[in-house]
Amino acid sequence: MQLYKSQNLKVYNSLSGKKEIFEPINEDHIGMYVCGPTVYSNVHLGNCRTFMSFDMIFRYFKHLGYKVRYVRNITDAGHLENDADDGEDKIAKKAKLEQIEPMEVVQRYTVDFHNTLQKLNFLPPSIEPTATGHIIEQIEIIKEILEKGIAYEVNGSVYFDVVKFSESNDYGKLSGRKLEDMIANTRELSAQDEKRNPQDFALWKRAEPQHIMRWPSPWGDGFPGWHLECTAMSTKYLGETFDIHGGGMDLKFPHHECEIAQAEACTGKSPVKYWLHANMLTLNGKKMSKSTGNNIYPSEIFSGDNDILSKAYAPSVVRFFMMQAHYTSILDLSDDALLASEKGYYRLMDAMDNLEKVKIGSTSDFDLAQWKQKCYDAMNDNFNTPILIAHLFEAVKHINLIKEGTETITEEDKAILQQTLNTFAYDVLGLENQVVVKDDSNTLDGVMDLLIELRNQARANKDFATSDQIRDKLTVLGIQLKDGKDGTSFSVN
RNA sequence: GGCAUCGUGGCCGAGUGGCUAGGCACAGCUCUGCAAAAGCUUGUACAGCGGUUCGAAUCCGCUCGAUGCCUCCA
Repeated sequence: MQLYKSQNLKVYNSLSGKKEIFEPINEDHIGMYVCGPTVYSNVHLGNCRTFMSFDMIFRYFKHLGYKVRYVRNITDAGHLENDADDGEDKIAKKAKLEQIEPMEVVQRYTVDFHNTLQKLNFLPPSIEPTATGHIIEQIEIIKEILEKGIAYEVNGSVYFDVVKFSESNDYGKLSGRKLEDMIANTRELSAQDEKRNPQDFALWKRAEPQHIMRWPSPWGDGFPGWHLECTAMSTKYLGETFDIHGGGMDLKFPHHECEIAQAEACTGKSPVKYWLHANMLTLNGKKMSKSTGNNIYPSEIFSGDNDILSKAYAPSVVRFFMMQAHYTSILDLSDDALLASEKGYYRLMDAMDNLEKVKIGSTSDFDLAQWKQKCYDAMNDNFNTPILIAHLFEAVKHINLIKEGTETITEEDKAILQQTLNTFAYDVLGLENQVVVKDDSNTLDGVMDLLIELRNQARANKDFATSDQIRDKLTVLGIQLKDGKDGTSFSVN
């Protein structure tokens, strides 16, 4: 039996503003779409947090036994620089700046994106479609919306008619906006705007002569509007209605609102059952942003090469740090917070290592079944990873007590504990045990065994000068000796 | 200006009507030749002011502060 049949998962649906029992449209299949990155620059850590939240969600769905089709797009057509007439997209702008082909820019940053996610131990999505690979599908959708009379063409551009759409649909239901309010609070617009109403948005934009990313269309050469690709690709791969649509909180309006409008204009149906929004990672209390430069890159975290950092952090430490906060909460990045997470992470990993070596007893001092279910309960409550981690630390405490000989565990329970810890820490949270430098471990272990033996001989002879010298010099080298009841072990930091 | 969200002990961060997560730091103790590691113990925190309630960090109102969206951004 699949696990999901015995677990009662609830998710917070942005559309209803409530936690709802999760029931996929089709029994055991889940269709999940997440708005991916715009590949005109390196992804920063804030981008990674959103994708990591959905990676965790994807992992948990899979663990529960669902068959998941996870689609995460690559936005390589670029979004409009302005909604005004200069109509140059971001990728084209960057390309000209660097005197290279737009697709070269796209390629470079797509590779960077993949490399970064791989370091952070992401699972690849089922499909990773590109916007430029789906121009035809986007044009088809525009035709359909035009036929329905909810869009209009002006000088080779096509705009979605929000006011017309609102006559029969609720534009603003996702972000809690009212069209009247939006109209009342309209900002001053550039005079030459082609739109009938400021709330209208582009489905297709005419390409100016200098615009190098362009495709032919029934309305002339141009490029698709920036909300359309997600509608085209989600519909193509997941159908007109699918289970989960995710993305960053900052995409809620207007991007996701417009996606709903486009899909409803075509099909008359609400495209998504559960809208999930991941919250922002902040730096200095402010949202990370490419345009303002308030950001930090994953490579800087891994190398420690940034003024706010006192040291380098392993990718898994970053992952652990992010998983210690709920995905719907804002999380602020700081060196202190990373330092604290790093310690906790290593403590968890140490305990998981130690569990392998622990002695078997005839009874167990803690209720494994109950503990395991608490872990599931945490995840079932809208993917509450911080609570899950709290439970993981409860297990850490027991492992350490067993190791000390204060508590015991049966062989059967030990297996359950190991399997459960592995499941949640590695499979669901996506952590990796990077604490041990295993590459040279044979040599290192041999050398360390020798040093530990020499030190113990010195201690037996009460030659503490020698024994302390061995220990202290190793400490300086980043190797820590740990004297326990069963002898001395070591860890490399 | 409009619409939202948030403000939790030294720091990070859950919770959201009574049962007061967790991590890190700090202190004491146990262990140790001394340490480290590990364990145990201790912290009665919920921006402020009112209100509802037998009872509020949790609900309501106001004030203050911060942030997000309204314009490309995960």
